[in-house]
Amino acid sequence: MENMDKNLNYLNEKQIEAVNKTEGSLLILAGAGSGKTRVLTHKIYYLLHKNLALPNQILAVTFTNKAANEMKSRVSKMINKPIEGWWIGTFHSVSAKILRRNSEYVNLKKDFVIIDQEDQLKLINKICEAKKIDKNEKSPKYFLNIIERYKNKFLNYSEITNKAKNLDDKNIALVYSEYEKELIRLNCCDFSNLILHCIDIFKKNKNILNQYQHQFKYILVDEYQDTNFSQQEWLKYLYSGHKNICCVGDDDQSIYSWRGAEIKNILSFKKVFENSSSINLEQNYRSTQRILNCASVLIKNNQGRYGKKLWSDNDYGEKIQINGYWETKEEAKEISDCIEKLNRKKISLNQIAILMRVAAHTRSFEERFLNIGLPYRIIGGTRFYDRKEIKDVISYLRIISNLSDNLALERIINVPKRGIGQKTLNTLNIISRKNSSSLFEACKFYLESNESNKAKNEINILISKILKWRKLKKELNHIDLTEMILEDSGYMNMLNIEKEQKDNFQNYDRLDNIAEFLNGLQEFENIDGFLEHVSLVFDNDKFDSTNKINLMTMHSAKGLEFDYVFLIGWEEGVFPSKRSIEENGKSGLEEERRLAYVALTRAKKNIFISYVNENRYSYASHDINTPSRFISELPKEDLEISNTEIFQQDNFLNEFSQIEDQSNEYLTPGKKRMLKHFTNNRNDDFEFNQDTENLTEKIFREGERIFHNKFGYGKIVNIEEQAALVNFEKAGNKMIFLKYLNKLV
DNA sequence: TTTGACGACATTTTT
DNA sequence: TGTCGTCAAA
Repeated sequence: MENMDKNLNYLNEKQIEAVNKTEGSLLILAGAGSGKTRVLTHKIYYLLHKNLALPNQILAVTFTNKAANEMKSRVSKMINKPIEGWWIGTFHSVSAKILRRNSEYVNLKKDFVIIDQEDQLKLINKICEAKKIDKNEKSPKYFLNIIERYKNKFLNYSEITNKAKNLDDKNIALVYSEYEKELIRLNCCDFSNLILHCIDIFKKNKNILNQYQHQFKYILVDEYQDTNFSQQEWLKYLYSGHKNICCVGDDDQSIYSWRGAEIKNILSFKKVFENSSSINLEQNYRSTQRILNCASVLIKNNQGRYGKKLWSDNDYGEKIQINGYWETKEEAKEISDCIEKLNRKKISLNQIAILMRVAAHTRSFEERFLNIGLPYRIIGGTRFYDRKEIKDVISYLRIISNLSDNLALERIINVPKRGIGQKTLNTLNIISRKNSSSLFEACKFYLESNESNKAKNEINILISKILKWRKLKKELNHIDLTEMILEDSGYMNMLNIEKEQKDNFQNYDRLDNIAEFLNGLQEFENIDGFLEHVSLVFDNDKFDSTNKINLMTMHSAKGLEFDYVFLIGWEEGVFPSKRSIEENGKSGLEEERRLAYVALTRAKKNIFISYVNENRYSYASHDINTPSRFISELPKEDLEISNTEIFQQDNFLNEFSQIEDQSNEYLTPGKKRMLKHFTNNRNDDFEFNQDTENLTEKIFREGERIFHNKFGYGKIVNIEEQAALVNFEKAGNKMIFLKYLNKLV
């Protein structure tokens, strides 16, 4: 008890109240940086400490694995024990766990595969083809979006089918129902169905429902504002046993409505869960008062808020900096300079983050950081498991563990190229549909047919190989098996040839990725465990505590905090995103504003906001970007605007036209570069080394130390006519064209 | 029938 | 930057 009290000392009054109230329904409205994770972890600790529950009687759901892991590690520290067999995870991973144990009630086998969006689209694409629905009029993506929307709202296809009146609705209902049937037939499950199937099981089988209701004495939910209607339904079933639930949320941080999140869930909390009360956490421990003030002033422009008032005891802090740049290269350069300055002041790179609206915008920063050798990490972004070569390997593993996995087979049937093209694939699909069998079975039927051609022979070889690997699965360990599949299928060979042919950067890291993949396999006992992990877990950021700058989207920054935060790309159209406003009007804009609120409140000490004149999306466009309206919504007295002439839009436009007719001799370096960018289309890198710029030819010597934009520093081993063999410090030996090498000053 | 090359094209956010 | 469709060659 002493220990507990000591722990509670670190909490404020409201937080203690929130921790102590364990029975009934509690909604905690927790503003940014008000210590909600702290409350949740203390609550778990409190429940255990007071012997109110055993570890497996607490269900804690979050939205990201990051949040779940954070919670686990904090609790584990408090109780001084590792966490095993606990029910702390994302909605999806907890659902998957329940579903694996009871899949037969929804006609899935135990080893069902969880598919991602790419597979979903492929499936819908095939359905459109089979049902002769014109894909040019309405794309598969369109259908998927609508289907997802229905699923998030807990509407199944039979309800849709009955209501469908016009042709469009009927098509949607048809695709939806075919899609669901196909998933079952292929023994697959998409993300939403993890939730929906669970509810289905609860409905169909009272025993199972009772068992879970009995087990989960206390339910804790993080980021409640991000739940959708189906997830709330899921919670209701599990809650109805002991009726103890505690949800933490912040309506101002709801940024996932495009994924079906309903802020309404917060508003209806009192109606849905009995005996409820609510607590507001409004003291912010994270940011300076100035940052809080900016964030509050900004978010006030939204209507329909609960209207919390965040306050803080922290210092008032430095002014927020607003910087305008001419092009993304300049932005990256200036920011990296600024980061180096901070770094010289002994600020750890881990405490610095660059947040962007669009994941792809990391590019200019990556280039720059590689250039000057600043270490960085990308959180989120293109996930490792989303890479083409990784998905290929996974598909090989999927088909051998589940022969009815058509999507996996279709992916690899002609990778590497075996001469089994579109035409043959169509024939196979027709056979499969006619016999209502899997694609794999269809291949066998095809082999029995009278046709004789090259494709048939190749299919024969592939089929027997798959069967062979399947047998070996029992004998070999999973890593050896994967290695042998990669060799035997010719996949490795394909990558090697590719590498030799295109000896440039395009495919330089495919092989590395495969190696990393094999390495990652070691953490798992078998392939099935690994496949589960791959589909559910989103972890680019392993225990990487080394000192690096953090790059990520504003969305993935939620829940994180940094001393210094750079917010880039604050341009109208980029942020707030043009599409978001076009598609959802005012509510779209308000969600963008909430995103800005989230971004601002990530910072502890200071914020640097920047915007760029150059159009980020196209290289040739002369479009002029204007600074984001969100900048003008911030309180002027808290800002330090470095480039006022650009900031005032009238001047901004005038200056630009002067540049275009090239009559102005007052050119700043930034403008010069921009002009150059427009007038000369050589994509040589003119930025790195001004001295070599005028030389028609760069002269290199063997043994010379050089720099390459992608691979970094290296030494020239051997020079040929136009290219050189370079030994890079990080990337090893590469053949590089001389024109891509940069001399060091 | 398959494959590679070429040009046009559009580019949010994620479990 | 990378993907998609089209076209001609193998």
